[in-house]
Amino acid sequence: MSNLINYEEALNPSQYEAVTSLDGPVLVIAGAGSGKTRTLVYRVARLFDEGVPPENILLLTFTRKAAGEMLERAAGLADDRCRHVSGGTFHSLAHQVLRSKAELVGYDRTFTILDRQDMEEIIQSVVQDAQIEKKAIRFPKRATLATILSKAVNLEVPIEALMREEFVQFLEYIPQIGKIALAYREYKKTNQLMDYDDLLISFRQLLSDNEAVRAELGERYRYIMVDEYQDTNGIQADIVRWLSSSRGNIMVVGDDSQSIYSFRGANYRNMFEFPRLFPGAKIIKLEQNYRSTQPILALTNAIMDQAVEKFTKCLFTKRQGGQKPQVIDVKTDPEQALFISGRIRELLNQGLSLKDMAVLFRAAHHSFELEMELARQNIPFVKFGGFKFMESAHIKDVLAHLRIIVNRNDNLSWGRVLRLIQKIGPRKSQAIIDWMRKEGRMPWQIHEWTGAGKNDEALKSLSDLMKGLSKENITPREAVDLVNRYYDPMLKENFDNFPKRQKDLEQIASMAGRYKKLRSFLDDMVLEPPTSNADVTMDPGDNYLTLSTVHSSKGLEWPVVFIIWVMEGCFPSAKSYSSQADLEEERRLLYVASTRAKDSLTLCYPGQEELPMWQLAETGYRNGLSSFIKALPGEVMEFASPRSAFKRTGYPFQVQRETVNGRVTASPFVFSKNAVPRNFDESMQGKSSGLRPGDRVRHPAFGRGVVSKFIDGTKVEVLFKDVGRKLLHLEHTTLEKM
DNA sequence: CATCACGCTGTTTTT
DNA sequence: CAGCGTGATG
Repeated sequence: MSNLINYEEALNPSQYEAVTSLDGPVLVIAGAGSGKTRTLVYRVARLFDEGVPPENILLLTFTRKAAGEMLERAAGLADDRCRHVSGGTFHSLAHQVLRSKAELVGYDRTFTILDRQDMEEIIQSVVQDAQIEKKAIRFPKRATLATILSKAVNLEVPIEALMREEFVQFLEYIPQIGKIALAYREYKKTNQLMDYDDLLISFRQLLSDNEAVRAELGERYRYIMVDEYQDTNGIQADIVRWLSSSRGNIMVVGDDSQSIYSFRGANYRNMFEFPRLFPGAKIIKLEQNYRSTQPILALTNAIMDQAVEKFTKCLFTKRQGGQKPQVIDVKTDPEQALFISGRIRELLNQGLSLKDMAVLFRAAHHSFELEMELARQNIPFVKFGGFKFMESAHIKDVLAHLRIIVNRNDNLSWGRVLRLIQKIGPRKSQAIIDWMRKEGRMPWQIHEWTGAGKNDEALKSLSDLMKGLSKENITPREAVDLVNRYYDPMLKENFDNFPKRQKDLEQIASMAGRYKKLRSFLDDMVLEPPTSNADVTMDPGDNYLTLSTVHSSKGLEWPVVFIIWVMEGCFPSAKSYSSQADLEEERRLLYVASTRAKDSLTLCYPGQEELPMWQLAETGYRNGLSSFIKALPGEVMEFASPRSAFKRTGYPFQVQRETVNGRVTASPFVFSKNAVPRNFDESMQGKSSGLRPGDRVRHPAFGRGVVSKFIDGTKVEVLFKDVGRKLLHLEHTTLEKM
């Protein structure tokens, strides 16, 4: 085999050491932009060069996208066969193994995987069935219950201990929640269901209880690499230990400064436990940064300098020069949207491309106002994070029909499917499900049910659908098409914006076309769903701006990065940020966001918009950058107000609004084909702003105004006194009725 | 029994 | 605003 790669030339000394340390345990502490991915890619290539068959290499990554991209690069570097390296997330590996060995942990191989929504639905039904005494009104919502149960599992602590730590407001319900947890576990067991946590727990149990399985996997995965190790939790760390127990060739790579998943039990201390658990581990630090200019690194280093608990070092770079990062105190959301979109236009005029820019933020809704402004200005963008395509109602509806075929006892899906039918609600659907189970009927016999208020025609056509779907050798594509045809009338009945949703369903059909087996299609839709609308609607050549939550931005980089930073000072209750640990995580989050930037970094601080108006009124306007931004030394960044920033660039935002749109007449709901901001169709559908012409309103940026025209339930035109012109606006989050 | 209007509450990130 | 519970209506 020809060895064409000159490793020493391609890598710096630390990287080279990591790439060539093939045997035994290795811990790589890799700062942001230090060529971590490059190192892993070259290590795969190196192993390959040394004659290790790709199937014997396992690459565990934290996000599903990362693995594929890495293997792609390794293939380009060494050999196409690198694509055969086993790679994926902990969950996907667990799933893959359990599909063939589930009976060893007391499950059937046909188990169904639950996503978060499914989990919450089951919890809700459990709460109802168990006649839990809710006493006061403040019983936790199903989402909170799910969080409590899941976190207790992931942190491996009893529910009571977790609640004393983090959910003090619900302490009085400890007995009830314990009961719910038990019933939930019971329900999953009897219905052959596994949630995300069960996948990990069962996989670990399989490994710990089963010498033969351990041996088999140990033989199969002789070299194991784990990326983003700082984001693993205790269970995942155990899995790593068991997997590598026979050969001991394990490399973990991580950066404690980038640990931002504590909410799901991640513990960056895992990294520093590693040498203890794997005696003789070699420790390698990658500190040279190849991504950002020195002024940007000065900022990121300064952020981490403040951290109370830190283990890694200072990043350095040879990329001198470049501008200082800017901190813009934008005061309000609308002002911020105008500032960022204006800056983007300016950069476009300078010859940059939209692909070179990204806007990052902590929570999906922090970009809403910006998304509307981008849509008005016809700037195409794609958003990563937040809203999940797969979780929209119409998609779950269609998939539910298919899940029944794969698992006839999937009561959750049965319920969803039946409730779609007119005159069938919770009670009747449950009655039908009970009857089916008791009588042992097949899905296509559903029309034989004879209960009160029976809808003959609807049940017959459902039964026909089930008959069609049960056909031997039906392809996933055919199955989706069949369901789509059946579902179409309901889609039109239930959703005003059905044309868009029809397109979504066509996308689902074409995605199904890439699978041979219905079950693997459905599993992937839960475990590896598309990350954003880009994955389903964009052409690879399209040029668009990236919007992303910080969490979804890991491992990516852009020449120009804007950060929307809504700070803890904005929360009046601020319970969540009261603890040192939470503040530390916020710091690491800002660090991750900042280190995505290569050349230009702009931090925007929208002061007050985080608060609903009624809360603003109670608490008053809270301005000021959060404590840890304030504490950064002045020499690492430049402060500016949006007004002065615009003045310097000759782009005052008032004029822009006038010249670009004159009177803003474009509806915020008319989006370019690529830009489909999340939730607008969902949240606006059938709702009304309640505003009528003549109503007085207040807008945070534009002051007081009067509604001049009613457009529809969600859109009104407003005449603002101070601004002196009309503006189209919507929703109570920005318009306060006076 | 299904559906609808109304009122209340309120952190967020993902496999 | 959304999601949820409640009480009224069909």
